[in-house]
Amino acid sequence: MGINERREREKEALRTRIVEAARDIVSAEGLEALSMRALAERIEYSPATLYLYFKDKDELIQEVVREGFRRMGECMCAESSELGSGADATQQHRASGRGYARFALENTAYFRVMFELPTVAQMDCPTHDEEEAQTGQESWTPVVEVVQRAMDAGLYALPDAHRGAVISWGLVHGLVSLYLSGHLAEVVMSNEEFMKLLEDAMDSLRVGWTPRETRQADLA
Amino acid sequence: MGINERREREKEALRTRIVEAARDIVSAEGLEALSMRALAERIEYSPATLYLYFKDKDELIQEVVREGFRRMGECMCAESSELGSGADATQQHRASGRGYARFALENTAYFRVMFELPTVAQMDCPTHDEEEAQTGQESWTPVVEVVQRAMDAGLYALPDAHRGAVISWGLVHGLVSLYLSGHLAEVVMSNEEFMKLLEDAMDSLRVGWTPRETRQADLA
DNA sequence: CCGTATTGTGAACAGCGTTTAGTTTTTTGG
DNA sequence: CCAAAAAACTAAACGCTGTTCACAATACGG
Repeated sequence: MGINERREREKEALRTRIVEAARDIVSAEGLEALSMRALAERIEYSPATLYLYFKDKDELIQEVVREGFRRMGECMCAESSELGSGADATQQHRASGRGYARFALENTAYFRVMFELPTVAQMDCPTHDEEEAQTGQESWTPVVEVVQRAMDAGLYALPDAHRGAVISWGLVHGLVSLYLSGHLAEVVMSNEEFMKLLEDAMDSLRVGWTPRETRQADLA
Repeated sequence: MGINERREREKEALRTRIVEAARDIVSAEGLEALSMRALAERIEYSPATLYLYFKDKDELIQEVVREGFRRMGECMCAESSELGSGADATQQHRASGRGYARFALENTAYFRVMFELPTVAQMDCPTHDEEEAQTGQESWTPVVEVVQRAMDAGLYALPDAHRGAVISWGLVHGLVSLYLSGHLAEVVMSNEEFMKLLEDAMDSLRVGWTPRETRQADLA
């Protein structure tokens, strides 16, 4: 039954064509410009047709977001691989952060969409648990490994690599978000300045923590 | 002319009543539930009336956001003042972060609105530059001062207090944002766990950085 | 070639932000 | 106190939105 397979492929092709058109609209004009009607017109179909391929506008956006995470992962890998093979863990750690920020600065609207809507809705959808989790892990485990290597080399003294990676993520994500939303406008005005700030921030994590026991010493 | 003053006060009163109603809707049902029509019905006026007090839905939301920042500032102060008078700078630093997070966790929808929409639009509105900047500074300078004191005590070795405060803000804000959007669901499941993570994160900044000169040493 | 799926659509529904023309209420001045 | 002017308020409409549903067109297996 090669015919059915072809039909399935064609259906899939149109589906991804829709997602790509949606991505283009978001990238170029922002999320608020992405209406089902505008999207339908761009792909030269009726608005109702979209609902044969996506049950919702939300489902469509979710697909756009998914592709966004894939591309951000690639961006981080690209930044890391620009380093020579002799780069140590700290440099790779910095590179990951730079890649994250670079993606955000080059795809502002895209980045916003990826993090503005809550992810919770995705949890109860079993289809995602396989592919989505895989995509997530693909970008995530390298970061954990880098932190682990840095810890092994004594550069970071964090409780564990997982936690350290989360903290790094939070730091980079927070600064990027604040910068993109304009809240750092009075502190840092250009992308170059921001990247410098980010570098400083990631360096602040180095050898920054000695486990809980020492905390009581603060009181003295 | 005391009469005109009274009229002005009454007008102002309705204006703030509108903002408070909007805040309630956002807090209870989220931003997407805040429609001009629903808001008008809640205050028992016609939708058109809202446009006598606000030129835009955006302007109205901006007002809600402004109040949000004020309340978050209070929340941070409250958390700090729960400390005894003998608390050192590090403890106050932690308290600020806790206050920030506490506000976010207790006012999820509110917090999202405060940071989701870009602030850039506010810049070219001269009316804000006075009051807004003041509100902003009111919450901001204490943080800078705390970081400064911590640096003086040798607890942080950051280039300057301003930068250190921004970095702290980014760290806390990023972790809170990621947690609220569900991206940390697999790492931290409860608010208590999250607060512990946050504490660890803030501690990672302590004595975490020695100025640029030493950076070359990494390469060796 | 015919009946049946599949794929696509036009038109409609309810709700949205916003504007305009008009009504009701309040203040003012003689 | 009453008419005129001003201020406060609103009903109705416009064009937009996401979404649905009855219907048309096309492609398929028998």
